[in-house]
Amino acid sequence: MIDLRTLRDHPEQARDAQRRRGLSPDLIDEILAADEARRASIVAFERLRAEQKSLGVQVAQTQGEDRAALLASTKTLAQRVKAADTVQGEAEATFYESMLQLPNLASPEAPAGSEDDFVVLEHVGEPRNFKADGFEPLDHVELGKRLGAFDIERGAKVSGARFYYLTGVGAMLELALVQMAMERAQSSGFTPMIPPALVKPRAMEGTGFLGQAAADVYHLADDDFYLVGTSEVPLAAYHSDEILEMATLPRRYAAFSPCYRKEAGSYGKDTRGIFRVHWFDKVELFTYTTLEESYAEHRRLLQWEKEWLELLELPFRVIDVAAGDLGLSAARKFDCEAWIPTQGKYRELTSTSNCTEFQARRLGIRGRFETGVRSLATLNGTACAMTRTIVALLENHQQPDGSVRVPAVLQPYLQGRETLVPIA
RNA sequence: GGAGGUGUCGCAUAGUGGCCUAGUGCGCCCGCCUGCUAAGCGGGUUGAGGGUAAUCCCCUCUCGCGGGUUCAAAUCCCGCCACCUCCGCCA
Repeated sequence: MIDLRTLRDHPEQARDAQRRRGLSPDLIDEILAADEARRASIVAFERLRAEQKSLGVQVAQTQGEDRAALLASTKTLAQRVKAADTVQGEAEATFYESMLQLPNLASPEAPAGSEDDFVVLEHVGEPRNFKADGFEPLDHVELGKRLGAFDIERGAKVSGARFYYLTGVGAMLELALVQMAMERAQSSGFTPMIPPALVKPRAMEGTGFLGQAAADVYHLADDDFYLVGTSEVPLAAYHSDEILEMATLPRRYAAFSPCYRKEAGSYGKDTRGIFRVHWFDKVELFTYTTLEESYAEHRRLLQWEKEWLELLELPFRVIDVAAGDLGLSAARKFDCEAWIPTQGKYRELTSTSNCTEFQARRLGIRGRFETGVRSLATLNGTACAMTRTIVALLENHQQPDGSVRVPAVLQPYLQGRETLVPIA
């Protein structure tokens, strides 16, 4: 949710932000009208309620016939109060509903346009030249098969398309990545967390995943639980309806959790292997801070992610995601895309968003400062998404004999192994 | 899943239909007093929203949440949620 004051005072700015996302600016005017109606209904209700209260005091202090007369007049007043209350409730609901539809104001610095209008900020590392190395790279599916790292056929048998088992060295590789990411996050000041992956509607709504992204979300209708697509959800909701003391900011968390995504609308895309799946595990970084600090924090999260990919010795590029591809809650987003040799493309491995005050407003996350209580800002960033990282590691570090080199930093987490070798 | 109990201001408690604009104690903040500290004295201390451009002022809402009864609800009724105790089940 964005700041109402900003919306009232600078509607043109909000309309522009909508256009930059490729959305209609009409919603802004709809919201402003709903806000007018809401405030009028509040004034009407409060006036009647004050009248009712003072009459009530008189009733309590009066006896006999006078009291009976007062009761009669106050009775009709009660009906008017009730009617005004209903009107107000409806006006608030209409207003809130329209507010919920409005995405965060895209940062003026975010490139305008849709998915393809991103701006490449930099390249780190060079895509490997397999010709020079004298062999054709195998894709991760073939490599995984030879290493016994995962089992896609049985994943499909048991759970369906886009499911898999990590097996043997694949399972160990995930645990190694989790352990390494968590340790690194902790030493960078993030508190390790293992949050619930099933959440109530409030958490999902508050983080902005029930808007345009709702089609991608698994819902347990019997119990009204949602399966989270990222631990950003339980981490953001962690401090919902809380007021955090200024001295305790920023608060940084790193969570390991499974992620569930329907991947609706991606039929036929990335169907091979474990690149795009309905479930994967991820370590996610999350920060609560002030709006003023959020911009610097966003850069810090990006820096953390870049260093992570460098430690894994993966070539990648950093993109500044276009306004139309930000999702509901982000004002700005940077993705790190690793080079995938057999696809000949850079593909998203990490993503970091500054949600400014958008999620915090919806979830009632505030801070107490000298100047009073106000909304905080929330940011999130991928520390390590397991399946995609495994894909990138296998493909980039493969050797002619089908073995895979383990980056030095990861070796201590894999019993010191320097290479992963094909099973017999 | 079943039975019972509890839910009031940061904490502890009072309040069982209207003088509740929720009292008191502790803690905390400001001031006074005071060699220093403590004590003592005085004042303040939930959050949201509206009137307003406003940190002043006024008003409304807020006693776990949502409904209902009533002229009037912290208080009575219903539903839900959380926590505690016990039973069942389970990793």
